[in-house]
Amino acid sequence: MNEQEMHMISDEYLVAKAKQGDQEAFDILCKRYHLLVKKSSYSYFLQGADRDDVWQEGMIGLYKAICDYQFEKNVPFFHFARLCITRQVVSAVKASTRQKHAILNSSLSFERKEQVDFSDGLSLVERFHLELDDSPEERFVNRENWHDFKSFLLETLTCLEYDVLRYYIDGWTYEEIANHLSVSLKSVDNALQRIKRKVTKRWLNDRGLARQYYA
DNA sequence: ACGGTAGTTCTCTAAATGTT
DNA sequence: AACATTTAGAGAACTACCGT
Repeated sequence: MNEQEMHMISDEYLVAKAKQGDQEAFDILCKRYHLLVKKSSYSYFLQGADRDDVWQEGMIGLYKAICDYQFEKNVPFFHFARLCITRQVVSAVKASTRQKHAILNSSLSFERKEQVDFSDGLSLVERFHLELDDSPEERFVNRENWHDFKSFLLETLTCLEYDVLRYYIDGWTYEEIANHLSVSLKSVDNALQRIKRKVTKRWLNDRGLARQYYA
């Protein structure tokens, strides 16, 4: 499919195809909504976390929007996606402020100029946009990261773990997940601990730290 | 504001079971 | 046998709520 053909296809049509498992439609939507995700996610900053971590939250929001979009409600997909992306990023920032997640603490908005003291008066977000400004290479790398991570989850997690993760990300409690999946609360607990271990291992591997960490 | 309490979540560990 | 997956217990950490 060439660039021109791609632009002529409606979001709603692509969502329908993506829901049916069409990878190309999914890729096109990712490409089309990349900027929106970037705008939404880069408005926030999680200290101690990569810039990509927040961006990834935004992409999770987009993924949820594709999965949950209901055609019969006649709401344009764009509006629904924007809502899902923003909600996902805000939830992540809120979660990061919990003392329990100390490593991700101290989130602050990039928009507020008074939180930093730059002589040129630019806010953090404006500064970031200047620094990042959407190079094609960066777009490509980010998209690859997202697909890599999604593949990693599908390949590495068991069915139970994958289901638990999906509901956990949606904000369900252990008890709700356990009831919904007809497993014990402890099974949900254990599944989440395994998921965290696997994701941590992957994270360390990606950064070449696994050997030191597990030594 | 502070301390107590209950419920939830996290961490570590050991053991049982299934698969290769 | 080795490894992966799952289950379970115990205790710590955290959050929200309530009474003082």
